[in-house]
Amino acid sequence: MTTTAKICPSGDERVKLFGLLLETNARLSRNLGVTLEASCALPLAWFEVLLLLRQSPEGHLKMNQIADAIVHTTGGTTRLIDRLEEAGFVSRRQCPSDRRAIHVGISTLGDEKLDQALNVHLDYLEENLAARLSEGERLTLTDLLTKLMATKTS
Amino acid sequence: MTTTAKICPSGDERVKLFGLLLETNARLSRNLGVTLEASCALPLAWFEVLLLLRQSPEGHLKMNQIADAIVHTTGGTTRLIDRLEEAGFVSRRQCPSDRRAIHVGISTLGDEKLDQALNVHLDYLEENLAARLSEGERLTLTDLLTKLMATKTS
DNA sequence: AGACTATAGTTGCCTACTCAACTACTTGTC
DNA sequence: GACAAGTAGTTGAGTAGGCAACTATAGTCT
Repeated sequence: MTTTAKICPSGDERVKLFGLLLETNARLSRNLGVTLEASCALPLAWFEVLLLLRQSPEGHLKMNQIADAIVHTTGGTTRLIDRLEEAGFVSRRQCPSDRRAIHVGISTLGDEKLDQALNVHLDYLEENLAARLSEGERLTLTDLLTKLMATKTS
Repeated sequence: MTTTAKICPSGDERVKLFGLLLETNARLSRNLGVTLEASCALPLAWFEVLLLLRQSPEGHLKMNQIADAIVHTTGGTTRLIDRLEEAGFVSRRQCPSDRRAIHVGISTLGDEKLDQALNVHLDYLEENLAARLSEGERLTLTDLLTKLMATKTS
């Protein structure tokens, strides 16, 4: 009762898991993106950058750190930061110790925007994450994803 | 020793989990995309569609089903299928019961390409998924993600 | 010091997407 | 059976991001 050999791999448990991972993420980001856009006029990518900057211990990051964290190329990141800077949410400053590098810091305006967006985001998470996964499950998920990311080669 | 109030939400466990989810996925897709592109000259989006078509019970799907599954707009999907069709991997046919609808089916060429890509994908999964997560962990992860996607509102 | 390699960031060109407006068909209502 | 409302897919215009080539600075080796 085997369907032809080539059918098998597409039904593989790991293939399915991977597909699920892709889909989950696509839906979550799309949804959050739409929500943020609608309520704060803030593109998801902007939100990611602002959040990242706030979380950074020194309050600023270099272009390549941002690029890596949001998984964009440095070229794409340059343009993204251009737009954020033009909107007044971040600012570029020369890095004192390396003249090639640039420090991107969040501005007061960006800070306010982020607060606003975080409120929306928290509501969103409450509705879409906390409502579906218990705290234990969330911890497990965090753990599993962390393992998946190990070595960042993934 | 609280830093100002506004710092808190950005450190929220759920915010972090969400960020991790975004990042994990971005890295995984980017990596697989590069791998597939390099070894099969097959863009990730094309792979997704081909896989989807093979997994579909009737061997074909309507445009809007594809759009939904890969989380694109119907506009974007039209163009994506245009390219796949031009490459000879899929074909459009009139749906007999609804003259607005179109059935997209995989071609022989597409089938072969998919086999080739699946080999690469399986190696990739072996290296990046199976090596990091035990079977039990993979099952748990599948379970959690499924819960997250429940109702598809997520 | 001088030369070679590596790294940080920007830019031009291109592709793939979104959004909104459109056409064509279907379904429901009277 | 005709008209309104909804649904499937396509198209034009706009945008964000990738790639590869470039500039400028840093580090390394002799």
